[in-house]
Amino acid sequence: MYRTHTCGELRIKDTNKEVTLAGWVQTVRKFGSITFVDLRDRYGITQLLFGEELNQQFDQQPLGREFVLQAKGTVNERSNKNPNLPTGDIEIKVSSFSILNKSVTPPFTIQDDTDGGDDLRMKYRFLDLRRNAVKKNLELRYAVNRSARNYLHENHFMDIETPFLIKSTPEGARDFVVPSRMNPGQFYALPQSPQTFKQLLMVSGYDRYYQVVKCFRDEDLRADRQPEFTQIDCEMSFVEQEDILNMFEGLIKRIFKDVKGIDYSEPVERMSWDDAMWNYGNDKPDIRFGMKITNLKFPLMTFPQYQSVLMDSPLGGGAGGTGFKVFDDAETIVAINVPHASDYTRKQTDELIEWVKRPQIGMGGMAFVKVNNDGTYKSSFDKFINEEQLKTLAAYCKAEKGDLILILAGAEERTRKAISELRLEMGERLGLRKKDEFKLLWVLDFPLFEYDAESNRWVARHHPFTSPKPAHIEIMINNNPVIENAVKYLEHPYAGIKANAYDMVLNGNEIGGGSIRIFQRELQEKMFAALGMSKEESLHKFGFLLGAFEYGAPPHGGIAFGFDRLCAILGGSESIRDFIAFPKNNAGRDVMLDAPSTIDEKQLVELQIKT
RNA sequence: GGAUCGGUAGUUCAGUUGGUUAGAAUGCCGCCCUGUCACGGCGGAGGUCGCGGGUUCGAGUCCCGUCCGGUCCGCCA
Repeated sequence: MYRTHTCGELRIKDTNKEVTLAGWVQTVRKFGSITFVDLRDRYGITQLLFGEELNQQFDQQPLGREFVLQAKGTVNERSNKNPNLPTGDIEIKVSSFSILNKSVTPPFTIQDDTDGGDDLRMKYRFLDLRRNAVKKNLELRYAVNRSARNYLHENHFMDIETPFLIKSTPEGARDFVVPSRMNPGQFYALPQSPQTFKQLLMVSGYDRYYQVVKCFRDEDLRADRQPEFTQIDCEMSFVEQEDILNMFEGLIKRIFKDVKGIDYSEPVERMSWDDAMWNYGNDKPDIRFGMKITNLKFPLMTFPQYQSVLMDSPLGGGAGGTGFKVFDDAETIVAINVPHASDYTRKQTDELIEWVKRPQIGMGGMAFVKVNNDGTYKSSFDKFINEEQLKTLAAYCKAEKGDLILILAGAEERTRKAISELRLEMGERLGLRKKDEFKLLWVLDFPLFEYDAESNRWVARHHPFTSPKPAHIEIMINNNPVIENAVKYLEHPYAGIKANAYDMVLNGNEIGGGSIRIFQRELQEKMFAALGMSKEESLHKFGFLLGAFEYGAPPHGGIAFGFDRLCAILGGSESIRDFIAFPKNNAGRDVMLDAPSTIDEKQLVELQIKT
């Protein structure tokens, strides 16, 4: 037997027990004739004490860090206890030991505060995984996994595996493809999600399905995006949107409870996509703090429901020109109030202006109004505006004494995105995005379509199986998808069609999304047509699904959660790599394996990629 | 496809307007030490300054190219 106990379990009550431990040498502290060794395994650290006789053996065979050691001995109470260690009251007085394996000196220290950089840690990921910090992340991941499975199992969801070698359907993300040796010149694709399979399972009557499943997308990466990632993929039959929202906010609340000990008892807030864009400039707003956008000017066709707002705005439809060209020429003018920031210095405002001018934000500049504590106003465009107008503007923005109003003006899409980024940045700077606070949000009623300027056509915003709002089905049936040009797309009837689609947002991150699906063949065909797919094309790509819909497809819908991202947020990290045992770098490389790599000529020939 | 930051000892970093033999900490090796737990003390080894080219009397430092890594934009139904 290699061990009787782990390195994390012995306590003062075990004193005088004869035990055998096995693990890795964390540190060696030598004192002439005695030696202390911290022995580490997955469960903790236990101190070993080597007396005089054993100590001499180290002269022939020195102990190094990360040696694998087996030690037999007696549990003793320590004379000097270490309160920082759960096992700190005891030590093992070693009677015999055996070096099970040696180790070369590791390239970085195996400690919580390692001296290794990211690159090196990834190259030696198997060593990095020995570190507490990484281990804790993987433990959290496992806890989330168990919690989700338990909840879904209790609610009669059934885990059904779906294939990884499937058919390529170049809609949405780029597919990873796999050549087929037995079918020369033909390729499988790895699934971007098990979407069509779970819908087919609904047709088959497995009315509650789930899978914790790998998905693959061949797109450029980010700190929170990997080419292969894991989803908690779910689908239900005989449900309406409301049923899905209830079931899956239950899932997330259960995970909060099990993993973080948080009772998230209040109902999850809900917001339409329109309101999210209007108030936050973003379809995944962080609602841990306010600082909502004030819309001073905007294209009416984007927000037709806010016509009266536009007329009332001091810079909008009803107002004359200010003489300030930046405002007068702008399609959109938006502002946020930064509380208690009116004392910003010139240097600080200049720095913020530089911040919005960075290429990633891409604004030409930024205007601001200081609402001073003494009731006076100071703006960056004073020569175009008088005190009275500033007062009106400040009141319209609901600014209070001591606030700093930041104003961006420009083209609708870019400006709204920029103000959204600026809001998050200011929230960050003011410490309003607290790591230990968790705020959930459902964003509802997404647009069904999105206009793609590059290919000059409509594409599915979520995916082509998403059902339109019942009231909007008529529009799809009665209108031709063809658009004449990029400017007119906003006026096209399709622009206003909303979907039975929903995203779950946690602290400004999309953690899950789904929809009520189309389940009638006719509507699905109409959808494919709207996306510019010919009848032959849609049959070729999705004939199996259209066919299945003719055999009694039940109404159904579902959702998929980004498992890695959820874990990262719960673990308080920006990067999902910390929560994946063997992640890839930002170029999609596994630096440990050095993959991808070239393959043998012989393999290429076999696959008929080369002759 | 684009922007931006970085690459100097095993590791993490410093290195001034271009100027003598490129430093620190930690790790590693050796000696000393019976109560340490970030042990301590003394000593030592360790560098193609990512790579290639250029400017210069002289390049870690400036310029061009390239490779690698981080972050972001585009992209990610």
